[in-house]
Amino acid sequence: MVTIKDVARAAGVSVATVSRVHNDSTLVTADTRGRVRAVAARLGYSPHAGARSLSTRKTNGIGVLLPDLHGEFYSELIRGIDQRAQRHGFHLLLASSHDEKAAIAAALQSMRGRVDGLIVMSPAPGAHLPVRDLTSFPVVLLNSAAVGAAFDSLAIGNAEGAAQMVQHLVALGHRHIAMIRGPARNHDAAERLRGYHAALRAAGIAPGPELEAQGDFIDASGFAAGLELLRRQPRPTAIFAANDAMAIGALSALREAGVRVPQEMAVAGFDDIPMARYMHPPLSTVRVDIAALGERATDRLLEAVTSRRRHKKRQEVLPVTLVIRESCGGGGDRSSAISPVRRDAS
Amino acid sequence: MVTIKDVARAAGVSVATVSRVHNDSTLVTADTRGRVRAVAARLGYSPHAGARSLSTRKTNGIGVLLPDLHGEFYSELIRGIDQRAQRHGFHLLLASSHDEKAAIAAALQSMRGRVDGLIVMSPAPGAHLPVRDLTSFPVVLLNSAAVGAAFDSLAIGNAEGAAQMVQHLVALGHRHIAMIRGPARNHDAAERLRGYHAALRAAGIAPGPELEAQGDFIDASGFAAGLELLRRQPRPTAIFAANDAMAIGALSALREAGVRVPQEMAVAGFDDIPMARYMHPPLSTVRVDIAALGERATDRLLEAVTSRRRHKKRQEVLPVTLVIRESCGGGGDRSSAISPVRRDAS
DNA sequence: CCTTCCCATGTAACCGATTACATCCCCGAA
DNA sequence: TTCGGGGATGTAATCGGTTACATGGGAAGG
Repeated sequence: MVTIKDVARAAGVSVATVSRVHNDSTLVTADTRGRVRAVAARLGYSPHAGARSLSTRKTNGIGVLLPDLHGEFYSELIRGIDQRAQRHGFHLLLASSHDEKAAIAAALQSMRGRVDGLIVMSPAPGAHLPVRDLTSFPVVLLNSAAVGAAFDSLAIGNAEGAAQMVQHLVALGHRHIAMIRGPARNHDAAERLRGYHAALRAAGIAPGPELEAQGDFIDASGFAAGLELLRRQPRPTAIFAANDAMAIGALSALREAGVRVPQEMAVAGFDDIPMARYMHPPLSTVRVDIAALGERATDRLLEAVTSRRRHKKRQEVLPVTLVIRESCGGGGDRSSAISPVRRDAS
Repeated sequence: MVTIKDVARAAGVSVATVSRVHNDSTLVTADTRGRVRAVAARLGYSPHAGARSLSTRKTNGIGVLLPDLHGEFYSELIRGIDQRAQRHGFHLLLASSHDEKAAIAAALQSMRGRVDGLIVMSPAPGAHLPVRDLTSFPVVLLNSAAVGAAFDSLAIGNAEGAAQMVQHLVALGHRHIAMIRGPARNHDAAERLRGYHAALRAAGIAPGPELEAQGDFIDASGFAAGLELLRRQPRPTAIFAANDAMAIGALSALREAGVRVPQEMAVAGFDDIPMARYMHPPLSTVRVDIAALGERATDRLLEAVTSRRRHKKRQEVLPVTLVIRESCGGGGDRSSAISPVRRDAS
């Protein structure tokens, strides 16, 4: 592995000169520059990024800590982050830690000195974060329980979105609106559930366990929950899943059970993953611009990394919008010739 | 930012001792160890991973270079890689480079000295890889054009899988089998197309441009291609999409056009992304265990990283299997109301 | 009581870069 | 001719760790 010293020796200059050439310093003769470049190319030299960042004290890396990697949600999020990071010359360190506090701390550990800042999407409530370890450098929290003004954070309007969807279903005449919940200790899931409860109460309907089924954000659990809800007495007339993957699973379960959607059962999801619009029937959902969430998080983080001192921490909530397609029988529902509402992302 | 020196000073020992404590060396008294641990905890010290890897000459990182980040395929792949890497105490550096040779080289550049090895999934044929830069450390190529024995590589049975699916469609009586192609310069796409051509010829059917539509592996392009193929004369009776995302898009297009699947049009995809089985009708596809592909790639890479000298390069092809669900009207047709139009001819 | 050996600890070189500061050379001004 | 100044280059400290080697003190054996 060829180092800067090898190049220096071969070119008959000092390491400082080689370094200068590589950093486009003006303090080098065109002649020398050319010679060094040639030697470097001949030897196949490329600078050791790790060593470089040790001495410059900046890594040009950002760490991304995710709770999970299942499904299109995360690929969209990562896509948004990566795209923005790359534009600014930063690279990504990715780790998914399944929630155990120790695992998070370990991941953090391995990132210390490798990244300039962190985007953390912790599933668990704020209390579970190893806060101590996080204060040492810029952090943007994603969809995490609010931890006060201590951190920059970005969240989506979970409760609002859920409430809007429930309101919409109520407006369509539904009274028995079931919910497929997300993972127990997940903040997004909790917020969506809260919005669902609030909207029901606002409509004069009492929420209750007989209207809820447990899921874990993965399609298979939506399938199981869909089946389960069909057996409930009285049978719900609408199912609101805490995310699209589960809604899609439920859709599939209903189809197998011979229950027509939306005629016999309305279905709605949350997230608007790209695939939602291609379902049968096209899935009504709450749109979250996932890639944009990632981009925004990255922008905020890079701003914090760059400006350091004069960066002011903010808690921001990204708005969500209802996307009514056919699966809840509301708007665009005339099954044959009419095109579904299609909102083409990017 | 507290360093090893701070801890050493505060604990009244040398840096070497602190280092030993942190590396669980046996050469430290229980007493000293305890004291150092306590001081470290009090100061909130955690070692600088970058500095550490500079002196140990191992980073415990692996780089992942992907062509794109759209869709569930990549989230599954990353999931497999991350899971395996984490188990072995490695972390991930992720970069997606959209194919331009320069971008790939740049990404590689920024990884030099940050990773011990690389998993590269290049969309482009081998010639486009900056081979020179890659030979300096262990690399596993994913689904790339074979570049001889110079690299470890892992591929999936693209051509075989495509051929099998086409055979299956032929066996169901189809003669006009259209294909939605993947991106022009993508290796997987090319191989799948090759398998399709081969199987058609083997069945005595001449392939031709009138049976093919261009796509780019993203669902929206499948939608457009589906519409386009419906206008072809004669109209195909089956559509084979080069991946599931496009098949799902096509499914949606057919539904909008009022074409019944599989009665009037058989549809099949490739990849078996988790969501495929929840489509309506459930999508027949060629199963690739994507997460397993990632895991296998990681295992191979880590073996190369670990054993160094005595590691032997291999080119491996992962088998694929046909998953016949309902969208092509063949076997697994559980929905009673639907009877396949075409009976098995063989 | 004196070696000898071993083990806990310290000192300093090193990993591969960057960069402050020193040095040297060449050119123009006095 | 001499001197000052500035630009090109070199020397060495530094980033935050690891680790080979040196050192010193206590226990065991004679």
